[in-house]
Amino acid sequence: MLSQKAKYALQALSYLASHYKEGRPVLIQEISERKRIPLKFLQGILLELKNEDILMSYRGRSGGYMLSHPPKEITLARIIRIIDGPIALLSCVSMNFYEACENCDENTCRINPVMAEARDAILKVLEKRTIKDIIEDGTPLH
Amino acid sequence: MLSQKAKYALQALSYLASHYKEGRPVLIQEISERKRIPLKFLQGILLELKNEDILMSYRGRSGGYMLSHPPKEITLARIIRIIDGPIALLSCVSMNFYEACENCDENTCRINPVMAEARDAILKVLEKRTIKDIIEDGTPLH
DNA sequence: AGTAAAGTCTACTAATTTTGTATACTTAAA
DNA sequence: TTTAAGTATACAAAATTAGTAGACTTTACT
Repeated sequence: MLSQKAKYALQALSYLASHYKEGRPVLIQEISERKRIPLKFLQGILLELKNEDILMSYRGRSGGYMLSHPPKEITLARIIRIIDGPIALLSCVSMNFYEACENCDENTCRINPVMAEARDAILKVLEKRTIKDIIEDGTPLH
Repeated sequence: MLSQKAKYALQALSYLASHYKEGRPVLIQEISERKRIPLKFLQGILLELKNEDILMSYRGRSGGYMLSHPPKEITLARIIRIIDGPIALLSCVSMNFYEACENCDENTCRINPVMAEARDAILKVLEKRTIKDIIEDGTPLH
């Protein structure tokens, strides 16, 4: 399961994407109210996404956040990795957060290849689907 | 990611499956040593699997654990659900542990259908793959 | 019958992660 | 120069995960 934080991130991005074409920043406060995400918590999430170049921010009065790339260029896999880390079920089959198992020989382990298969299956979806696919409201899927 | 507990469970089942044909129970202690799983922790895990009819136990001297069904009849999805709960990324798309999101209208939410797609992809693997597929050693895949 | 070796049950505890909050600081438009 | 925005650092509470302790029950073997 995704963490609450990742869920908030997706909800916030869904909202930001729906305002992407307006070309002006959206207040954290506004997102917080509309999506009912605790303000201070959301601040941290958006900052993290900014540091990973998903969002850009404007400081000072009339500041706020915007997507720093078109929605269709940001995959869900990327977001989930930033917020929650590995997508794979075991770190020994993670593409981006690989860690060897202790007490397990990867050459003979039979769990490993099955989990790699599961990872491929889920990545096929999460690397195809983008923020564009989760824009809120009645926007078409593609 | 799966919990450590779920990983232990799969490793223990992998070992138990490799002894399935012998038709006699395997000691918790033996699994604990071979797979380097803390004994007391493993006891709890195996008990849980027994209560869900994955394993059967014999008490008393020369007791131990055995699979209560042929390895090919136990899916990985079933094991993971017993130990870790939902497989889906969000509970609002979980088949077995459904919970509605707060603050989100499922009829208009655009995150939901994408997560359902991801769930279907991973379940396709985890409901097809069984304990037989993870039997340790050089046993053939099918 | 007694003992030793196995699983079972209940109740903890320690560590880690998650989900936040508080407060002071920086920036920039009005 | 004030005010409304994001930024940074440091906490703190709650929940979950990982693991332990110890008494109890069951059963084979002597």
